[in-house]
Amino acid sequence: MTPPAGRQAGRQGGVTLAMVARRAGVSPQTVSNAINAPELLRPDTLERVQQAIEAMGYRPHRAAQALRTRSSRLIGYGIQSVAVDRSTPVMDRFLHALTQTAEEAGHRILLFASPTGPALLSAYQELLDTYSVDGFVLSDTTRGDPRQAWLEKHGVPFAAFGRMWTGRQIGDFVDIDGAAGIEAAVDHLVELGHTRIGFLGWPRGSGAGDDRALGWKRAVQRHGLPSRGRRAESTDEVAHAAAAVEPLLDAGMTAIIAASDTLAMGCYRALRDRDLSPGQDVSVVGFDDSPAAALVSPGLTSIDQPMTTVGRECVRLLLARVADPAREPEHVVLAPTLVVRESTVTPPSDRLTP
Amino acid sequence: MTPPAGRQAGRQGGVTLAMVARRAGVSPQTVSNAINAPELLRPDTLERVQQAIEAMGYRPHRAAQALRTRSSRLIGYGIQSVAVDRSTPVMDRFLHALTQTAEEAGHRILLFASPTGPALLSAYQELLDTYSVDGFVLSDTTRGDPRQAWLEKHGVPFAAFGRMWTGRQIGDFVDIDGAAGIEAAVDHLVELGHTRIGFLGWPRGSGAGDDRALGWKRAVQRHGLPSRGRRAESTDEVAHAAAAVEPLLDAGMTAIIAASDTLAMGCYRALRDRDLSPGQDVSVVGFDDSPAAALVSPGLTSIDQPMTTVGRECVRLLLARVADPAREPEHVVLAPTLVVRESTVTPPSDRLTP
DNA sequence: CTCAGCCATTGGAGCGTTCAAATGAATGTA
DNA sequence: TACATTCATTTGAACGCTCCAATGGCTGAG
Repeated sequence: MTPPAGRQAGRQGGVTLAMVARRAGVSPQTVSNAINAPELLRPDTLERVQQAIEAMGYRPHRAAQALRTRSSRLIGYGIQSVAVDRSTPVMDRFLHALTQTAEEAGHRILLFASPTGPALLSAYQELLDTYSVDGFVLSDTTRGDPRQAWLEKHGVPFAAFGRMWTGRQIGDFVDIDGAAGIEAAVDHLVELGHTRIGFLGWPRGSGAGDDRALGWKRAVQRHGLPSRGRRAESTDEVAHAAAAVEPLLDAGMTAIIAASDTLAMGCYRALRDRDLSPGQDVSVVGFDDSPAAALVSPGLTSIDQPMTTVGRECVRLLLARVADPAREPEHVVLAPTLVVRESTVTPPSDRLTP
Repeated sequence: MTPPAGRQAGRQGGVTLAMVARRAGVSPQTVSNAINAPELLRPDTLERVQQAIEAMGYRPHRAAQALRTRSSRLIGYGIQSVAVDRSTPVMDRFLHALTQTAEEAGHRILLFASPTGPALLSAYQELLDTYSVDGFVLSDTTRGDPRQAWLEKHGVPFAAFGRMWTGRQIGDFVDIDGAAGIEAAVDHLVELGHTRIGFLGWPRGSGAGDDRALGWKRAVQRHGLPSRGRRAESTDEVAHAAAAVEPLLDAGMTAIIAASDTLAMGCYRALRDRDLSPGQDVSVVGFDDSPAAALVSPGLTSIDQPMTTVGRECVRLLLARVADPAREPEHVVLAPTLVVRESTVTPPSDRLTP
């Protein structure tokens, strides 16, 4: 395994197809075929060409390929301009999976700052025009997000992380079954002996948030537990959450399921303000399994979203569509898993007194 | 402000230089000049060409430009293959700043999975060969990191986030004055009345970690406070940190400064295990100002690294070097800022009893 | 022995841009 | 009037690759 000889790593350098062809004693086109359609070559020719490629450390020049084929093997991904802190803590895992998977398929991720407002779509337009990206991965999709419709209308392949919560589905998407995650949390709490389980969610209107609330409602009803008036709402800030959870605590809930880890931290705060201990006095469950969940004490039981799988699937769906624009849209819904830590225990009343 | 007419957003489409030229009644080269060297054109011609460009929604095709000029206006950034959780929580701000700043300068960020081990450098090589990236931004630099030397040797522009802690500096870098941040934390604690301030750091050997420890030592000595034997070490895990901080608590420290927020969370845990309250009984300071710092209760006083500025500066340094490969290396060291929350208060002994 | 049919390989053109050099018009100078 | 000088613009080629159509050698059928 010696490093390719005759290869200058420097800025200009450039072993071209033609150079390899000369060395292998074939035409440039044959070298091209050796790479893109090896089955066309006679075995011995293929062998000879491959050796020349190896020996010279040849690598096709993407710009030239892109110019000719109009495909850059680039996948565009727009990161939010203003940090929407909602699910940020786990997005790096997503981005990493995107990069990794794309790479394994010979593609790369091109980042751009996804603007807000009217400039949004023109940013996608620009990437198509200038970099001829093969497609896009969307995330942080919102209700009434204009991107899917625009991309479909223009025949641009894309895969979204997040289903459309309104109207018909457009295109391929990967999403997480938030409702199922919350249901699993309710089951876990019921198993521990809880019968008064409250839910602290986001204000109505966000697709994912409403889905999580629905999961809670379904599960408590399935267990024959009270659900009316046991739901609080708060934006994603600790202080607001702490205030919003008050009525639930007043109502004697022994466990709170929050729609995010941030909201769960609000529960922690509210409990401490009442001189109660999270876990010990009232069980708490979060959502996201962000790094903070493992850090706090008591460790926060939380619902882990399989972000790595989500990223991988997004790339898979996207590349499948690039390969076959006419294929049926594919929807992947993944189940999250409950990560149990110290914040969920048997309710005080069930415990044996020492 | 009507949208450009005659422009098909679709996949194939493509207003070319030649089309614009025909419409404006000039040669393609003149259109090229209108964009790249407008001072060469007569004002009236320039005006005419610009109108044609605008009207047709023309955008230069990067692949063609790259083929001709050998510059893709792409900046490579390798994200860690295995998540090094050390500073991950704040890296998204860095990446965002990178993207934003690059974009303002007409460049884009190309992601790749930075491998570990021997394959590391060949990944950089590949990006040069195939995508002809203009340069790289490095992060998570380690002691004896081979990348800087390799890139310099091959004349590839780069800017690193993190100085080299060993041997001579190679190339441009941006870094954070960790020692100064810790010193500010010590000053803050002294001002509150603390005299026994311990330090919980990482094992010796990491450049940034040792720098932070040095800042603590310098500051406590400057204030004439004891420093011997008041330093604990731990890898970046909560459980380890909780164990490592024990001797400091046994020694009667009234405040602990940790080299990371994760370590600080370990302090929280150790304190709670002793039925003590963070802040109330022992003040705690973290480093990073990760999202978790604001979430926990009591809120963790932490040292905020100006990641947005770091990212912006990295791009600035890189592009300056691309423009002038011969310029003197530039080093930017930024001061972090202390974000005071509820975890740092006057020590118990100084407080008036109710 | 000829020729259709097949296979592996080659030649030529062109993707959209910019570089280097050439053109032609307008101006200034002898 | 002739000729050098400047300026604005054009011409032709080339970057590295792949598409498309064409070539020539070989096989087997008539």
